[in-house]
Amino acid sequence: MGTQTTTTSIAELIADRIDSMPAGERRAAQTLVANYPVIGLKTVADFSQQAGVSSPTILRFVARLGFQNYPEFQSALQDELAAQLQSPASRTTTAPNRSDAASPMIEATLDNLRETFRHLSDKQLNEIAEKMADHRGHMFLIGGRFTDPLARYMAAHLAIIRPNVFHLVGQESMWRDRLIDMGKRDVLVIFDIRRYQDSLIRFAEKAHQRGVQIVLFTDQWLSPIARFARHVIAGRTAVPSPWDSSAALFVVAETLIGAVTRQMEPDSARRIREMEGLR
Amino acid sequence: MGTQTTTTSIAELIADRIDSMPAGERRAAQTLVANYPVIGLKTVADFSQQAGVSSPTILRFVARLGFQNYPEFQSALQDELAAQLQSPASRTTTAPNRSDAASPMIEATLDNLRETFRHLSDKQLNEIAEKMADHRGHMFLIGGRFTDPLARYMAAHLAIIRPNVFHLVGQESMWRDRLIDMGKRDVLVIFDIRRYQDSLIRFAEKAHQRGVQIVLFTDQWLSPIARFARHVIAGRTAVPSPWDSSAALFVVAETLIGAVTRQMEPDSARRIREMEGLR
DNA sequence: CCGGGAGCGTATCGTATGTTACGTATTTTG
DNA sequence: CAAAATACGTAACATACGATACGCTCCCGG
Repeated sequence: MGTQTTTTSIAELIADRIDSMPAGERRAAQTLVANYPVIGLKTVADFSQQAGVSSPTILRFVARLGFQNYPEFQSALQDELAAQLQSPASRTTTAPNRSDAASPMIEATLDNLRETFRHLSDKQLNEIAEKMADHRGHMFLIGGRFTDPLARYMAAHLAIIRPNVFHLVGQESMWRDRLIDMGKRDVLVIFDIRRYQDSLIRFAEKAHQRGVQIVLFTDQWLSPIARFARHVIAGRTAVPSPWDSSAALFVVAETLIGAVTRQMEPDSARRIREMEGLR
Repeated sequence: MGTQTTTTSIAELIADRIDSMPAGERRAAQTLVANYPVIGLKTVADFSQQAGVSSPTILRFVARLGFQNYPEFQSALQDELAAQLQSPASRTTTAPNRSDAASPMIEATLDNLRETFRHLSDKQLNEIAEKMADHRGHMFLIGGRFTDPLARYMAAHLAIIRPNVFHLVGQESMWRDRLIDMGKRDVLVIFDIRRYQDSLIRFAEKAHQRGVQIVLFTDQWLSPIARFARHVIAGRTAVPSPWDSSAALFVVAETLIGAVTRQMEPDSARRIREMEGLR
């Protein structure tokens, strides 16, 4: 998490030192800021050609910026880029200048939501919804220490519109015994964000071996369970808080609940009415 | 610049073909989409390690996408990135919506979040957080049919940073028996959105009579429990779906979790460390 | 139960890439 | 104006990177 510190960006670093640079290196610097940062991600040869200088000049340039070698310089650029792409700078906010802690939190959450859905194609969502709507097989849901409530939330809704939905609770040994009932037609929905739980990984592996289709809700670093998953949903979790946020995954879950419900019309409507009658 | 990239972005290309991919390459695809595009700019070794597959699998993956070799793939990513960074307007990306419902859903959720927080003063949040941080009394959490997972989620976090946090589960008669332990110093957090549950209302009233401080999470039409509540949080729930959305309440819950944690520093930090030691 | 094929990883290879040494050009300074 | 120091490019070098050949494993069909 600490990576976002006041470590001056490379662009600033260049602005600081560009005056004390010799002519060739200055041209390199100008070329870099003009095509920031893509040109710096290419090879030294490309960079040097674009700047109209020689390769060693490029290397001396990055050395002057304080990097040991060219790959280290590139890694720094990539990290910076990654950080930048993750929080697409919500600058439109009308009057966010309140001096408290709620605003950054909500802003970050909004960014997380946007970013999560940006990486999630409608096609993928529909496919997952389709699989979840297929009630020939059983459907199991489970989550980790903090994410199990999400599994529970999803199960509470899906259990209403389709049969054979089970939320796995209790001890690890309890779920494992349910494995005996799982097979190729079944779907297992797992919520697992870091720190990833060994128990879930073991369980996912065993389920996978039995041919169960796994849908994984995880964070952007991907739980090891992604290895066994048929579908992976990667949500952004970073917020200015000691805890990770599951809000993005929650919203994806709600979206899927809605999609599955719609896909099962008019079956689901009839089922709901029938259920009302049983009260 | 002869190589104007293929008109379709690489992300779309992946979405198209991910289904016809073998397991290993699919993992590569998922990893790339989750960390798009930075991981693709690193070396094959880095990429393969992050995805948990071998280098040749990565190369087969990029070959399947239609690239002759890895550098060509990287160049395409770089070009795409350059184009994207130059025209910040075209950030909306990828989702040319068909009759599909994902986009309206996420848009509505974003609106709900903004509206909810617009009507929620920082002062109010801070007061609630303060009350929740006061661990002289006990803290009880409970929710309705669909919202109880939210209570559970909140309890899972708060129970870590302060003592005496209890999530009320099971049958109505079970909670009622806990009333005997509740008094003026205690806090009861209730989640109740329509259709409001009679059992919760009855419970809230009895708790109120005993002087318990009630914090209510409800929808914009306000559960009858608001009558007994010391603090009321009204979240927007309307979305284009057969179900109501609890996302806004979820985010408020996360915000409060963060605020309470911050307010209890350094106590909470010490408590967490201590807890780690017990594992 | 037994072939056949596809998928994947290990190990090896060739090469593109970053690096460095050195000589020439250019600027600086006494 | 001369001499030295700094800057820069050319060319040779070494390494790390991407590419490929090969064999094992797993899954499917006969």
